[in-house]
Amino acid sequence: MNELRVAVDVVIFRVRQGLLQVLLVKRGLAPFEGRWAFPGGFVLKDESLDAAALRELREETGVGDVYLEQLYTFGEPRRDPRGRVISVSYFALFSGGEPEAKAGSDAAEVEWAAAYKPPLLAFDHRAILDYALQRLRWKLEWTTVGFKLLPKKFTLTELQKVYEAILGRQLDKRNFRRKVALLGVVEPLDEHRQEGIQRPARLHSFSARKFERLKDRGLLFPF
Amino acid sequence: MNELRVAVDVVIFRVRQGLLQVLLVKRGLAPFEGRWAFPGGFVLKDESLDAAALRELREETGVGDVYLEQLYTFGEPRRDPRGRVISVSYFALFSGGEPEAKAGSDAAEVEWAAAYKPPLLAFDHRAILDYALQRLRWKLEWTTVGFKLLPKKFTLTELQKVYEAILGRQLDKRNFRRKVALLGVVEPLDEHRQEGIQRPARLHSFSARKFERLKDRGLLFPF
DNA sequence: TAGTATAGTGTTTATAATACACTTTGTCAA
DNA sequence: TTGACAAAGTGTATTATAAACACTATACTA
Repeated sequence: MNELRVAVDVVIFRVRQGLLQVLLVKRGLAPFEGRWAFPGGFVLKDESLDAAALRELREETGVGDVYLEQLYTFGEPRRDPRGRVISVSYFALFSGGEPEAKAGSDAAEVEWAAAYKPPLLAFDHRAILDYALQRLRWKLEWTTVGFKLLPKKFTLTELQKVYEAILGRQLDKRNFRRKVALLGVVEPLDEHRQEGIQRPARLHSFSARKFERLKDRGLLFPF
Repeated sequence: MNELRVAVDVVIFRVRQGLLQVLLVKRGLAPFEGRWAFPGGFVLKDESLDAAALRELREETGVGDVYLEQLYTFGEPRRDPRGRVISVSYFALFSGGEPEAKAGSDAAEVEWAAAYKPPLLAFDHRAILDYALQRLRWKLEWTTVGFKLLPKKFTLTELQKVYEAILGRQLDKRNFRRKVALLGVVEPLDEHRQEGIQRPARLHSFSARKFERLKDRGLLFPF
């Protein structure tokens, strides 16, 4: 066994019922047995960091097909009681497509927890969560990652709820819709969806075509 | 020797004569002997990543007292021909204070190169440089890191030259000064400095006091 | 066919960004 | 001493973007 090991930890978010959630796994082994932690594990010898993150996410939770990007590398000498472990953390977004996350191969307990009110976490995972939340808020306002938290077809109200859940404040419906339209990255479809007893909402899809131009001049999504 | 090692590499920038420069070290050993690379080296057993970055910077270049932040972790299995080496890269800014960077303890050749026209680099260091440049441009526009590239006392023209060197375009003097003043983070001093034969320029200093308020609402430095 | 609950839509005002040119001032040389 | 030099320093008008704000439309249900 090496004296210095490298692990990956994945912070994956979704929005459900207007609430921002994060996926946690209950630890079955010491240290921190019984506490919640992010899905993760050691990097294999011939595996890239991205591949390791994706593999761990699949193995422990059954979640695939997500947006994934590297977050930060946590390397304090005593962050893991078992010895020197450097953790490359990842940031992921679950599109809310149908396949629900569930216990993976090692049958650990898996749960979507309220990201802004998480339970007590193992290791330095609370610091990792805070950093991921910061990154999420930032990316939401300045890029189009918001769409990664929705299925291919969505209503504008659903999109607005994603923004509100993450930013933690209400947005004005008219201003929101005007800016989305101005950005030119959503296309209205000829389909509608009925949620309650009231008027059905038009479905939309994301189209990055026009966005390419915009990326040059900085980025944008100023809500 | 472990099969998996962790290194740090530091990309440190400065601005001289209106030119953005990056610090490079000429490799004295294989692999990539004779090529230029960033200062860096392996992380010690009981050392945090930040500490390792700072130590390597000092050892190889004599540069201390810099702004330092983690950039990205590069971990492709074959990025280093010697075996599996994961590199945690760092991003640093040199304030242009007087102590010139020079060869450090191991007497390697050290040089400030044009950041936008670097020589051929070792390993995947060109990719790291591109990423660091992106981060630098972004931070310059949205935070106050620009001031980290200047000594405590500076003229507004010097500050503007820092922005122009990094953004790669000319800025309007009046608009630039208005925005700096509006941000409220520079204080005019009762000192002047003469550069050529013409009217001397007033010196200014950076004051983060008022900036604290601003950080809440996002950040800002929109030039 | 009246009630319900969300969908959907414009205008006005305030703030921020951009474009643009002349006067000031300390030195140096004639 | 004074005129040339070269960068320092300063203001306004226009355009674009952001924010505040309230009513009508519609599909279903009872």
